[in-house]
Amino acid sequence: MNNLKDRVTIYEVAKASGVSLATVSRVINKQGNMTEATRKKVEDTIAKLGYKPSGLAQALATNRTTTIGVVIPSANYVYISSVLNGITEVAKEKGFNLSLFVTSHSKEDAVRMVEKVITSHVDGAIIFDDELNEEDYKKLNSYSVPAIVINNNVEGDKVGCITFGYEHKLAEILEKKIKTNDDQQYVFLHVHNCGRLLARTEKRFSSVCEANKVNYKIMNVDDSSSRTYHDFMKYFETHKKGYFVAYRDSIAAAILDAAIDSGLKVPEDVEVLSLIGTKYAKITRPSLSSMNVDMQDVGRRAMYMLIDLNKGELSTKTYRVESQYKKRGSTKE
Amino acid sequence: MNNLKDRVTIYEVAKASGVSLATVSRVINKQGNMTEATRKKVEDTIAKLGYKPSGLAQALATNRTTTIGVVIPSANYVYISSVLNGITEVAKEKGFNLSLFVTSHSKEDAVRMVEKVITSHVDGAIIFDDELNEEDYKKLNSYSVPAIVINNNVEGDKVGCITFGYEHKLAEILEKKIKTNDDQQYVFLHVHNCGRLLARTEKRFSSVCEANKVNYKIMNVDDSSSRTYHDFMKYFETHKKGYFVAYRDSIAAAILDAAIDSGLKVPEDVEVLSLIGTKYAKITRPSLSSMNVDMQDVGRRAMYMLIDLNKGELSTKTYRVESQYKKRGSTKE
DNA sequence: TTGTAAGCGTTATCAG
DNA sequence: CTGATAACGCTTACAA
Repeated sequence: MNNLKDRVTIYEVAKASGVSLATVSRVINKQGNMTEATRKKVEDTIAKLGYKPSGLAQALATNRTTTIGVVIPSANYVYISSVLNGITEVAKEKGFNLSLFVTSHSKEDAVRMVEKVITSHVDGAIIFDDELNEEDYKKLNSYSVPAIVINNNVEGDKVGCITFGYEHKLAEILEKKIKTNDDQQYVFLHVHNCGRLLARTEKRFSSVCEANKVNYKIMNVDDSSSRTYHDFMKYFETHKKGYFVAYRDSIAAAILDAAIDSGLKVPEDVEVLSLIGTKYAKITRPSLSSMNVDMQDVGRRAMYMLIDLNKGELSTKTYRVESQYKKRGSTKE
Repeated sequence: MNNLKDRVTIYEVAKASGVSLATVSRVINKQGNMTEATRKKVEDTIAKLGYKPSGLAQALATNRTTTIGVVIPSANYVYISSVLNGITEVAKEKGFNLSLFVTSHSKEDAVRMVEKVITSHVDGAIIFDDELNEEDYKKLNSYSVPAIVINNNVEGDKVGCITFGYEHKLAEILEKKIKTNDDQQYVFLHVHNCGRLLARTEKRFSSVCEANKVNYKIMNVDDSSSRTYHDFMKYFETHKKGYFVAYRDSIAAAILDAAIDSGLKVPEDVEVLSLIGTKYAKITRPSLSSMNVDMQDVGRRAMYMLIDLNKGELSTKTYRVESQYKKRGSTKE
């Protein structure tokens, strides 16, 4: 792996153009005044030698990496990719590099990734992970790495956050639905180990159902659409109706398709609501009613907040995004 | 942004535990022999002071970053996220960090990102981008950064690649279809600026159609499913059939849905084939026939190849993945 | 087993 | 306008 042996250094550039290190450094940083002649001379030899400054050495000397650490549970979900995409957009615009740390939904990994973020010397971190708790963020802080936490309500000296409001909207939708006196069975699809967002929403679901004394249940499903599809093909052999709340499109779609493929009518018999809607909510028939948060915008905003935080200019450290309900074909209301 | 001022250094650890820098270094690298006593002493003060080695300084001293640079066109497509996910999986397993560089489908950006990869001092790069050409990879090589290129057939001293075979399979499918003598109009959906993969496939599509003298055309569509849906709702007012080849699921789904919402029968009147199938091909009704490559596996394999390449143990530098045709409900054959 | 000191490739502070 | 030279935080021969 010793593949950097023959890197051209600033020293060689200096020698080749007959100036000192310092001068070359000034040229590549476009700072200080110098003769047009020497600048030209240096720039030419830089081009000739194909010199590229070592980001490592620069970072060490300046104590600044212009790198942001991004912690996510996985790259494999559309809503997470959207956040990531928003982050990359602003990062590019503002000239930051990105270091990616994936926790695979495991607490142990998450903690290890936080350690890595610290040793990575990043200028800041954006953390979109459900496993970490306040203590972990504080730790980041104690190593002076400013952070924006997505989907967890924490604030600190150098910690800001962006939270989503799904619960409130869900309660609203449910209550409206319940008021129709439609004799439905309300079902929340529980996915094991899928984080706080889902847990919070589930809790709210239960409390609304209980408060209104309606028939409800929590069902465990696998976090795989094809598995869920098969499970529900079986389920619909004996159950002919239900109002199902699923946490993302592909799970919701699996139920929708299973219902239809079992000869049930959607939304007349079976209704399905997708919690975290993406563009894929629109491609099913009927299309999926869903709750929407513009995740790409969340990513963008996280970056902007982080930059402000670093400058000490972040006045409001908590930003809350309320989800929008998009009623489509999979629900009556 | 000077947020690393008060970082605890190895020097402070050394002083606090009454040993030299070298000893502390040995402890954190678990190398060399030493008294159990001194090791314990050092480890204790490391814990007490909350010392974390600076990855930067380590990298500079060892000339090794244990970081892999990943270049992708965007984080916003499912098939790209899948590759990314495969990469992260192996990276974690093998202890590599990831630096992410997004080119936004622009040649200019792509070149800039390659520069960044070089200055980043990464131990290797995985490049999944359609804009770059052989010359750009050579450049990476000349800076001694080994690379695995996805979706472009290049080989070099320290360059390996993984290529996909869509064209061949598509030709096979088309020819089989054409042999049925079904009087279809064959339509390839051209998306502007969507890279070599699509261009190659389109070319093959045309040549097969021409060779068999069938009625075909290339249509421009927008790389947005809702836009495409609207365009095709209009299109199907005057066109009542067609065999459509779209390059990814959401575009294919848009056409499928537009056909159905226009009262046409799929696959009787309209047939749709999705080139780069993902799990979302299964959620439409009818489900989308698609060509599949396990993108996550491609990501994993790229990492393994890169690791081997670095060790000089990569015997076969080109790996080709043939796509599988999954016939589902959106096509007759 | 442990310490000393010379790098790693930059930046930045001084003088000149 | 330019050149020495001391950091930056760590690794690693080489000595002791």
